[in-house]
Amino acid sequence: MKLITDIVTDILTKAVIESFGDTIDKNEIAIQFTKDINLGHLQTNIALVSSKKLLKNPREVAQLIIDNISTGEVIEKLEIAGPGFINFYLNPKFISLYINDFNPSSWTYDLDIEQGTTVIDYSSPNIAKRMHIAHLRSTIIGDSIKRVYKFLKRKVVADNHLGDWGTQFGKLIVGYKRWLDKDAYNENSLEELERIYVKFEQESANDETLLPEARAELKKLQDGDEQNKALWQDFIDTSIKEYNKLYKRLDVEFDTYWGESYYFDSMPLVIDELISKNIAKESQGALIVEFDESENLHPCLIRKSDGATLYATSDLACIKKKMETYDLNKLIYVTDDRQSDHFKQFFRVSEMLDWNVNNIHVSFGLMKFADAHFSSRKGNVIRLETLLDEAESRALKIVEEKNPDLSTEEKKEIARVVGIGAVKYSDLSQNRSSTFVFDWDKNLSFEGNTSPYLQYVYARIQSILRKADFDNSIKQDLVFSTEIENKLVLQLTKYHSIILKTAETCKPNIIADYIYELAQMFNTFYNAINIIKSEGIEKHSRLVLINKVADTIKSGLDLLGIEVLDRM
RNA sequence: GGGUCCAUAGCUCAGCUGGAUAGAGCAUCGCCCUUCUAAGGCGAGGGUCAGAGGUUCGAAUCCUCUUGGGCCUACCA
Repeated sequence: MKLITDIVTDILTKAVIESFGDTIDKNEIAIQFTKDINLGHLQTNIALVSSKKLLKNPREVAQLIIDNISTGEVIEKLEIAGPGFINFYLNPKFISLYINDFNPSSWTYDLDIEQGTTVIDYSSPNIAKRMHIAHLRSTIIGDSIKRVYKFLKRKVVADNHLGDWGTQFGKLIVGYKRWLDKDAYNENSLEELERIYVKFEQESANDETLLPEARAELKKLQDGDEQNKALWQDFIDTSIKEYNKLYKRLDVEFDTYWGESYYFDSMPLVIDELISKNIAKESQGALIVEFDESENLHPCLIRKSDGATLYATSDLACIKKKMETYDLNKLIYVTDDRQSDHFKQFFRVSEMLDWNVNNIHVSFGLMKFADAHFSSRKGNVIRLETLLDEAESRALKIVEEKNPDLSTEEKKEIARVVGIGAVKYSDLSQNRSSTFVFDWDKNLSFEGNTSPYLQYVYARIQSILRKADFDNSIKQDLVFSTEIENKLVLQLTKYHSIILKTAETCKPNIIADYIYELAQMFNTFYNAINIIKSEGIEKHSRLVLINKVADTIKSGLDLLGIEVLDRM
């Protein structure tokens, strides 16, 4: 099976070679979908790009290429347009066959076979803190990338790189020993741990002895002190238990929960390697790696002057461990963009060590309120659980308005799917590099460009298919006569290219944009033409078409981690 | 100071590896449920793509500078 763009590119390439031999670089030959169906299905600008080299005007070049393309099975007609674009109109017969065979949810192309394993590191909350809405981005962007990779049949491992080895443990242990309320801890351990952490931050502002004390407790922990280690393990166990409740609601799953501590044993090995390869050196008592001035990077701190290790050390150890564990090709880290420099630093160090791995930082803009940043220290955070509860309860209210006759059970299920979907979609539909301004009404909206809109289209189509007694197994030629149907068809043919592009860029909003456009087109179609009242081949074609539209919406939403409903 | 990301409609944002007339949602105004689910559709108004240069047949997109923001700036992660 081949992508439509590849089929047409092959035809074009052959014609270009016949016309101009190897004067034109094959890599320059590209096909793209047109913006407007009145300009054909696909277009190329090859004549414009190469006219200078050929010393001919672009329209003349286009004509020479067209002369070597025979119309028929695939191409119905060709046109030269504007300054020298070549527009391709696909043969309706070819489209009919293509749509009949089109299965959005399966990837049957033998291109893009990435060798080796990709590990995606995402979510990665800090132990002993409840997750708040800022954790949402990493969690669902990472999950979506994982789904896209799986779709493309790549080997992928989802890793939750828990923050279980930072300075917060020094602070927590101090807080635990000084201020812990045992009853509160038994009742709601994470909430109590959060309380003593916040208390530590407040107290240490006035008490200068607290911070050194926390550092000392951390050191004791890192040196294997029994009591501190037991406390630490307890913090981790309770935390993971709580996180898993939220992951389940979000339908997010991990293959491994390798926190920073998992790499503890590898860290000295990394340090040895850095020293023996003369990459790291001592500076002011610490061990650092310096970079060339042109890199515009600060030195990477490997070991502190007190001997303790740092973030970069554990991240390097993490790469090492993963190279040992997997046939590793790529590591994807999904974190906010404040950490960009840190990633550049240890990626560079990994290169200096000649480690053969493709490190990618998938960064995203911070989530904030219109007028303030979130900060657990300030205490102005919205907990993830609160957000999900609110989403479901708002959705339930609307289901009760729109569909009072459904059973309580079904209404609850619809509210769950719609509510969680709305939360995820409002995030994933935005380009991840933008700062995300959180607003209750905007993020929990159920109208316009939202997941409920898409789910609604899906449910509408299911309703039509039920009423029309659509039989999916009947195969006959399809005929699409109206412009809107042809737009829908063209949109469907783009789907698998869109997924490939999403994988290349790690930008789930590309899929979101695409399905939204598809859904909009369907609604236009739906309002203009009564499908059930159509007849004969026209009716069958339309039912096949909307069935494929529904499957595509379902598949696309699935890649965003969003469910669909047969009724809502 | 250095680095980095950003600036698109009243608001929130797509579009950015250069392509034809810059899009959507919200908000505002008008219309469409005796018709397959109105969480919908159709239409209207709304733009110096921050500004100035440059590259190009072609620039919101690439380069340079300016202005205004966010973030980072070795012993946190």
